[in-house]
Amino acid sequence: MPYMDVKPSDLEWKKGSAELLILSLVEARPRHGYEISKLIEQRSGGAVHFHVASLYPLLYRLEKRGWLQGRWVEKSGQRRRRYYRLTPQGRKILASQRRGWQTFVEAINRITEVEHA
Amino acid sequence: MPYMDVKPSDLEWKKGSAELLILSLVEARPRHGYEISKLIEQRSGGAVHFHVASLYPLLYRLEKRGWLQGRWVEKSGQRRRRYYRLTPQGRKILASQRRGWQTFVEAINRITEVEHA
DNA sequence: CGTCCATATATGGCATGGCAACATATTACG
DNA sequence: CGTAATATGTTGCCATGCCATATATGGACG
Repeated sequence: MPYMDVKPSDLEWKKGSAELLILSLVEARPRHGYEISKLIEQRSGGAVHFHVASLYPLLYRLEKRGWLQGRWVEKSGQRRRRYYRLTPQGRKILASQRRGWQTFVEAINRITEVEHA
Repeated sequence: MPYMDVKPSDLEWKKGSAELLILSLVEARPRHGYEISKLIEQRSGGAVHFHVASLYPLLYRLEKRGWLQGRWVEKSGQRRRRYYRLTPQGRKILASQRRGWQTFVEAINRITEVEHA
C-alpha cells in the first residue's frame, strides 16, 4: 500500500540543503566525511540524516567546484581520512547560501502562514 | 562554463516544499492552479516560483492521495478553472507538515549556526 | 585468535521531483 | 487581427538523495 507514510516530504526537504550543511560544518575547521555525517545527526537530534551514499559524492562535487579542498591524512591507529577545508571561494558561497536560506525560509513562512480572517 | 551560478541550491531548496505551499494556500478556501502559482510568487516577493510543469502534476498527485479534491468551475467570461479544496485528510497532513517543516528548519539552523569560539 | 562492531571511504542503479520547452484555449484590448 | 494575460496540460531531461553493496582497519570481548 503506497502513501502510508504521512510525511514523504521530510525526505524531500533535505534536497539541496546538504551543500549548506557541509559548508557550514567545515567552516571552523577541516573535517572528514564520516565526522560530518555524525555531526549532522547529533546536532539535529536525529531529525536530519544524510546517508554516506549522498555525502561522499557531494564532497567530491564541492571539491571539484573549488569550494572545498580535500587532503588525505594517515595516522597510526586510524584508518585514512580525507579532511576537507573551506576554500576562500567556498567561504563566499557559504555566506551567500546562508543569506539565501534565510530568504527562502522567510518566504515559505510568509506563504504558509495561517490566514488571519 | 558550468557552475557560474553561485546559488544552485536556491533552486533545489524548493524540492519538497511545494506540497506544504499548496496545502497552505487552499486551507482557507478552494483555489485553482494558476491562482496558486501567482500567490506563491506574490507572497514570496518573487523569491519562490513554481513552474506549471511542477504545479499541475503535483495537484493531480495530491488529489490522487485524497488530500485535495478538485472541481471544474465554468463561468461565462472566464476560462474553465479547476478549484481544489482541502479534504479532512489533507487538513491533517497540512498540520503534520507544518510541524515537520518547523522541526526541519530548526535542525538546519542548529547545524549551520556559526560556531562560537 | 576469531568474530563482531564502529570507523571510514566508495560506487552502481533507482526513485523523486522540479524545469525547459512545447502545446492548447479563452478573454480582453487596441 | 495581433498580442498579452489567463488557464490548463504533457514529454523528456537533469540533479539529488537513497538503497544496497563493497572494501578495509582497529578495538573489544570471549
